[in-house]
Amino acid sequence: MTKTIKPVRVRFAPSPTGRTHLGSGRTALYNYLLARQTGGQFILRIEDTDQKRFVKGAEEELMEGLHWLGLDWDEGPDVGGEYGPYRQTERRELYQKYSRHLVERGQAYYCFCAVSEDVEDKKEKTSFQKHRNICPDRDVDLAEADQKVAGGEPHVIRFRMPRDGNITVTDAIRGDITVENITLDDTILVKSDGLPVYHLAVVVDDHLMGITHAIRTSEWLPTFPLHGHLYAAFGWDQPTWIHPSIFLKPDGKGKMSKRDSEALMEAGKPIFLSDFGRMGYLPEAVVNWAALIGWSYDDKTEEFSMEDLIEKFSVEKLSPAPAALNFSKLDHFNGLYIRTLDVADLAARLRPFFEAGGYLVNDDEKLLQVAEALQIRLANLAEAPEKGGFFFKDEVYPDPESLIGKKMTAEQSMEMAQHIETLIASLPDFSEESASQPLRDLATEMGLKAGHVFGFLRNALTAQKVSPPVFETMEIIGREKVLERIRKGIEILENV
RNA sequence: GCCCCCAUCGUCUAGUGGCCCAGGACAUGGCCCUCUCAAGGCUAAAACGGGGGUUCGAGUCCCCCUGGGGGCACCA
Repeated sequence: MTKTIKPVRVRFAPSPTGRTHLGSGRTALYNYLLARQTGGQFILRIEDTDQKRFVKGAEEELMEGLHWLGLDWDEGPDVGGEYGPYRQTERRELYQKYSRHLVERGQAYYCFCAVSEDVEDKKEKTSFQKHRNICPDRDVDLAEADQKVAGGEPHVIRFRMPRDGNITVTDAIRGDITVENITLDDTILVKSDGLPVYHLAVVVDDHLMGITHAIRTSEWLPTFPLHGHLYAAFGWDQPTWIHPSIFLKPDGKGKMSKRDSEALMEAGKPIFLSDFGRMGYLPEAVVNWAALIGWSYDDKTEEFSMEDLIEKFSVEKLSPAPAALNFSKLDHFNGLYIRTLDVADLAARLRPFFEAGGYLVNDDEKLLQVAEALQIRLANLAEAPEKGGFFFKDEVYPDPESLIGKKMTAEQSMEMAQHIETLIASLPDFSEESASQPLRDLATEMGLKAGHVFGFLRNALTAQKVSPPVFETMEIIGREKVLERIRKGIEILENV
C-alpha cells in the first residue's frame, strides 16, 4: 500500500454559518487521518469572512461535534499555533496586502460598478454575466482607480482572468482537469466591506500556513481553476488537492443538504454531528460508516476503529463518484459497536437514555444487568427505554389478551399461571439450569407447550411480547417482583 | 443555457487488460439455532447504462451517446 510518508500539514476550514453536518465531519476525519498517519499537523481554521451569514455559537457546536467524533487538532482558534490567527476575520490585513500586490502587478483590478448587489433589472445582471463577469473597469488606469479608492468610492477587487489560453489543475483523485480561460470569470476577490471572498482567503491562508494537502469536497471543482490561476499569479506552489465526492441524499436524488434535515430526522436519520449522539448513535459507528462513504480499503474489510483508519487510510482509495447515504448501514455498524462495548461502558452510555425515557436509574448493579441483557438486542442506544424500560418500573400492566395462551381459554391460562406461580415460588433460583426443566415439565404435564409457559411469563413480567430471555429477565427483576407480577397476571386473568 | 465531475447488484463498494460466467458489506427472501426478539451460522436473488473502436483478449484503455451529480453570489 502506498502511504504518504512525509508529515503533512492539513486543515479543516469550515465557515461558522450554521450547524455542522456529516459531510463536514467526514472531510475533517480524512484530514485528521492523514495528519495522524504521517505524524503531521491537523489545523482547524475558521472561514468567517461572510459576516452576513455568521451564526453565533456555530463555532462551538462545530468543535463539539469534531470532539464527539474523536478528532482533535494541533492548531486552531482555541489552541493557538505558530501560524495564527486561525479565524479569517482576524487576518484581514493579510488579505489586503496580498490583494494589493495582485492589483499592482496587474493581475487584479478595482471594480466600482455595484452591479450584482442591488441590481433591480435582472436582464442587466444577466447580460453582465454573459460577459463573463468582466467589469468595464478592467481597463481603467491604476492611478485613476487608486484616486477613486482614496476618495472613498465603494469598490471590490476582481481577478483579471486571461481571455485566452487554458489552465490545468490537478486533483489527486481525478487527475488533470483542463479548462479554457474564456469560460472563467473576473471573480471578485475582495468585497466592498474589505474582506476577502473564499477564493482569495483559501489560497493566501493555505500558502501562509504551509498546507501540503488540501482536502475539500467536489463542489469546489468548478472554482478549482480559479485557484490555480491565483497560485500562478502569486507564484506559489500548490498543495496536493484532494476533492472527495459529495454525499447524496438516501434516494440518490441531489446532494445532501441542511434543508433535508427535518424530513430525515423524522425518520430517525440525523445529518448534523450534534444530533447523532442524542439519537443513540455511537461515535465509533458514525466514524466507521462515514469513512466508508467514498473510501474503501479492500474487497472485504469494513470494520475500522479510529486506529485502524489512521493506519489504513489512503488518498489513492478515495472514490470520485458521488455517494448516496445508506442509513441502514449506519444502524448495522451501530449495533456492531454496541455489541463490542464492555458492559460497564454500555451501561454508562445507556443511563441517560433511560433517564430521558422517564426512568429512575438508582441501582447501578441492576443497570449493569440490564445493559448486559439488552446488549445484543440494541441497534441504537435510544431503543433502550422502549425495549428494557420495564426493568425499572414498579409495576407493569400487561394486556389481558397477551396472558392467554394460543388456543387456550382464559381459564386454562389462569390454571397454568397458578401452577407456574407455585413452581417458581419453590425454585431455588432463577437460573436457566435449575428452572428450565421444571417449567418445561409443567407444560408437558398440562398438555401444553413450553412456549405457553414462557409466553405467559414474558407478558406477565414485562408487559411486552418481546423481551430478553425469561430466565435472565427474572433474575434481573428479582424473586419478589417476579412473584408479584405473576400474581397480578393471575388476577387479570380472573377478571377477563 | 453554459462550464466541470462522475458512471459495477436497490445502496456503499472491490476490480488499475487475461486471476471475473465479476468479490465483499448493508438491506431483502429462505433455512438452521431457539421461550419471544435479537445475535450467530448457512443460503438465495441481485450489477459491469448503450453504441462504436483499440487489442489475441475489455468491467478495466479511447471516442460518442445517454444518465446522474455539482457549479454558475460582494456564500462558503
